[in-house]
Amino acid sequence: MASRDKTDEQRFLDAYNPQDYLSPLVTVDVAIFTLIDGRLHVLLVQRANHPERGRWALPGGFIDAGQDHSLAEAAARKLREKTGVTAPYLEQVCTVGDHARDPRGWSVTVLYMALMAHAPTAAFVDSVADTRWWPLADALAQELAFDHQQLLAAARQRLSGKTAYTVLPVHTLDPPFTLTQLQQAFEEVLGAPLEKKSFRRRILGADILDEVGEAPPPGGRGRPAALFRAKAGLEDHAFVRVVGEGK
Amino acid sequence: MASRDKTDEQRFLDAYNPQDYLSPLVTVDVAIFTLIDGRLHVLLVQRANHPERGRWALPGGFIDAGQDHSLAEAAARKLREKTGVTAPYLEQVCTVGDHARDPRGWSVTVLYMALMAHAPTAAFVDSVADTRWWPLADALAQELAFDHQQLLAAARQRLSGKTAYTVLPVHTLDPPFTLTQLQQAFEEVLGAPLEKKSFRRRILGADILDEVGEAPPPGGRGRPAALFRAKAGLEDHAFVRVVGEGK
DNA sequence: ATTATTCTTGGCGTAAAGCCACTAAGTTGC
DNA sequence: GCAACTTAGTGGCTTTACGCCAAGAATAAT
Repeated sequence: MASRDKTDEQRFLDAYNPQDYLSPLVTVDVAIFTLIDGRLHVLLVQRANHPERGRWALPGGFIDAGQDHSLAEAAARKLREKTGVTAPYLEQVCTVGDHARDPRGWSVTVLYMALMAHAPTAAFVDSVADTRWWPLADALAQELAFDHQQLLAAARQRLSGKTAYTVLPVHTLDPPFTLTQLQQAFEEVLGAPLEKKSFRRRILGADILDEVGEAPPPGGRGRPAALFRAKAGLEDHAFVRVVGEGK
Repeated sequence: MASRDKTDEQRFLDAYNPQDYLSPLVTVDVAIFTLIDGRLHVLLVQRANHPERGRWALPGGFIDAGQDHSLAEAAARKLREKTGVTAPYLEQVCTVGDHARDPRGWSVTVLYMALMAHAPTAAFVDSVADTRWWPLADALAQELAFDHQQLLAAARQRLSGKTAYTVLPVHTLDPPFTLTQLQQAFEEVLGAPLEKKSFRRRILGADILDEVGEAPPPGGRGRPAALFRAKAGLEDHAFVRVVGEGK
């Protein structure tokens, strides 16, 4: 009976042709954030083809069923193709899909958020004319392709939301870094100043950083600062309380 | 120039046929939770067709491009078709997609989580032979269709995770309800007892419930309990601290 | 009435954040 | 060399919100 059912199922699968059914288009889009001179930037690409030709958009594109084994891999591939970097941090944000967001038909996009440290010397991206790091405010202010404005806003919100109870912004820094640098990264992401003492207590008490020496503060003047490096697995750390709720 | 581009784009779209490209299959699955006699249950359906015939699965299915305007609507439709209820609470959990999860080919599913109050008198579902409310532990223990075991686990985790800093479990109760009932719902979802005083302080201090009278406690004996009803928009409320972290 | 049961509140301890000022250790300018 | 400046780090108190236990209040069963 079980084997009978098996051949049944085999017959069914042999006869099944996905192309007989009209499936929505499926894409992956990635909002890649980084800090440049302390300010939050996002990577956008200018579309060279229809539709929405000429508009800036989040890097992304169709799933390549031959090349990609999974959604996360597809996102990592898009990111790698645009930045030459293998995802330092990559997180799925949400999926939007409807009949109107793409003129080509019912389409679904899976949105990812990525964080990386900006490498000022790397020329991979800044040199390409149609791929640019945009200050976040400028990116959000302009009209992007499709519904990418909303996608970008959703990714941004996930970033600040999660920053309130994790250590997400470490991924925007190149190790080793100082606690002041880390705090400034938090403040830029949250858009609000944080208390120095509270911040340090919180981070150091969580035991998620390794101290790796000390160095003169960035800027040269002042007392030398302790240098830190993220411990493995710190993306899993969640504080029981949210930061930055004081007046 | 702009209009020239416009006709260009029109020509492109006219020539575009989605069926020329092989797109992944796209489905929506919903994990619907409720409390029956105080215990967490999930709604499963038994598959009548290949593949995975006979196995229990989360309710869901292909996007109907003609019928569904958006993903959320598709999820709401699946939910309505199975329960006769319009989503009291519906939240997107995550999206999984790869080449191996469905024998029919590269497939993507968008997972939603829903909460509802169980209506003991409603016969809509309990009567149908192949649709059943399963105690959550039993559902998780058995082998479900496709990767639905993992999907169910992900939805369950989202539920308990978010319960720690929101009031999600209110959606499993029929208003009006008592604070004790609400606390019991929390405890069942979290799988751990909570402190009565802390719980009440927290909930009442948040100003998200309206008191709507009082009634004898469920069970008849004892001091009457205040009855409450959820205020509009309470799904947005987030506490600054997680509950249930004491020893 | 007395007891059992359940809801409700008081009061204190504790964890972790907010706040602000002070100390520490360097660099720059005279 | 020494003051002035700059940045890093700490001390110590306040505030917030949860944990814990136990007392009080209102009702039904006996």
